[in-house]
This record gives sequence, structure tokens and C-alpha cells, in this order.
Amino acid sequence: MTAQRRALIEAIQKSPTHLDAGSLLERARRREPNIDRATVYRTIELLKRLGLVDELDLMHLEGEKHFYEVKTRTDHIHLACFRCGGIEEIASPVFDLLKAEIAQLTGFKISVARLEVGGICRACMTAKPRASPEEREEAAMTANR
Amino acid sequence: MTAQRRALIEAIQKSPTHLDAGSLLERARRREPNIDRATVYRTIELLKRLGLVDELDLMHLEGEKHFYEVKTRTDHIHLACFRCGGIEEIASPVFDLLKAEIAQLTGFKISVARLEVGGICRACMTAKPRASPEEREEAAMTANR
DNA sequence: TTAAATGCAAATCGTTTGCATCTGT
DNA sequence: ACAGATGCAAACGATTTGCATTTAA
Repeated sequence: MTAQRRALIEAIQKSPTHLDAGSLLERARRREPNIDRATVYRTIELLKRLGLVDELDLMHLEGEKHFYEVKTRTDHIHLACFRCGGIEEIASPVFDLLKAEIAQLTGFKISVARLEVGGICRACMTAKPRASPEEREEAAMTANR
Repeated sequence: MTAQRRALIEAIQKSPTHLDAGSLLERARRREPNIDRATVYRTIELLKRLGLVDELDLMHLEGEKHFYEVKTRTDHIHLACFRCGGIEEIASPVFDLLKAEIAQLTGFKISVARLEVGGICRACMTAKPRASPEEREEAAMTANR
């Protein structure tokens, strides 16, 4: 247990949003100025292996970065808005039910279940009231990336 | 509609397995030898935008590649085995129910829903009968990447 | 004819690695 | 003391880009 690891773990825990390796490094440096990129990646790898953090893609809204969060008891779903880039989280008993069904049906011993949804959030949907239905449709289509 | 695009679309459609950009290029070249990487990526981007193909990560089992499949009417779940690398697919009414619930609860207009599960498949679970429960636990843990 | 698609090569981005040095236990 | 963790710099793999050229409609 080194000072660098402590700084990184604290950075992940404290952040209200999902951080990628780069911003994780930046935050950790406030505490431990000499910490290096490589250490960040190695520590993330470790925490993943220990099952302490989950890795997310968040629909690749900003390039191919990965994002990290502390693993909670109940899995939650991540909703990414293609228009505003916002991320929402939601948990549902139906999700747990689904995982149980999958395990039962396929015999899989599930260790990670990642559900990521992309679309247009309520706020963006109601905003731009001038937009015609055609424009909305177009935007939704184009957003599908 | 160019010859290159035709070759790529055919390559995606014909493949029984999920292909990444590299193998997609390779397959398409059998038909159109002069096709370039850049064209592959540009065409994939187009097909994604048009909602014709879905992009998958398959739990990053082999690096950070992305995999592609033609978008089907009913979404399915991808199960990746950390031990043998195999991919299984499964659809479930519960999955559709969950998506409906998410949309209803959050007001999201969902355009993509990607559920990827990582774990140990039934075959790998039953294999290695000599493995102690501890070893299984350890393997499952380590596999969590 | 001409806007759009392509090939090529170089660039970019996130991530990983080899290796010499340092540090926690 | 010494296994393991770190920093540094270089390497890497997947993907993207600028630009001159070709092609489908």
C-alpha cells in the first residue's frame, strides 16, 4: 500500500462523476505530484482484478477512453445522452432478475454485467421545442454512434 | 454505393462470428483487393449512423478492438467467457421489459442498448473437474478484467 | 460534371512495456 | 534485505486525419 495507490483510490472514491485514466491522474496528482501515468494504469488494473472498481465505456461518447467507478453491491445501468453527453444511472430489480435468468439459462457464472444505453435524455428531448418531429428523428439517427 | 462498401457489407453479413475492423478488412479484400483501412473505418461509422450495425466491445477480451454485427430486430445479450474467450448470445423478453422500464422511468429515448456479460461459461465451469472450489473462485476473480 | 468516396501516409489517442531505481514491510 | 511498486521514455495497437486522386450518379 503506497502513497500513490492511496491517492488514486481516494480520487476514484471522491469523484461524483465517472473519471477516465487521464483525469484520475490529474486528481491524484493534487495529492501526490509525482505520480505517473503508468502507475495509474497499473493500479486500475489491480483494482479491477480485486473486484473493487468497474470499468465503463459510457458509449464512447468522448473517444475510446474508459471510465471507472467503485463497484457497488447492486449493479446499475448507465444511460448516455448522445446530445448533451450527460450520464444517468439507474438500478432496477428487473436488471437483477435478468441476470439471474441469464445465469440460469446459460449456466454462466457471471462476474460482470455491464448494461449501457445510448439515446436522448428527457431534458434534451423536451428542449428545442421548435424542432419538428423530422428534425428529432434525424438527430436521434445521427446520434447513434 | 461503391464496390468497397458492397464488399464490406457482405463481409459483415456473411460472417457467423463477430468481426473487428482488421478482420473485416481482410475479408473484404478477398473481393476488393485494394480496399484500405480508412475506408473500413469510414464505412463502419456510416453503417453505425444509419443504424444498420451495432458495435460491441465483447468485454475487451482481446485488447481494445471493437466488433460489429448487423443490427437485428430484437436486441440480444452477449456473454463473454473470460476463460475460453467464447462468445454466446441470448435474447430475453425480460431484456425488452427492462428497456421499456428504463425508458418509462427516465424519459430516455433509447437508440442503443448494449448488455455485455463477463464470466465463466458452463463448459469451462464443468471442465477441470479437479479444480478445487478455491481455485475456481480464484480464477473467477482473476478473470474479472 | 461534380459532390462524395477512396487510398495513402502521417498523425493521434489511449494504453502498455522494459528497465533502472526506489520503497514498504 | 528484497519482493514488489514506481517513474521515465519508448513502443504499441486501434483508429482518425489531411490531402491529392478517383469514381458513382
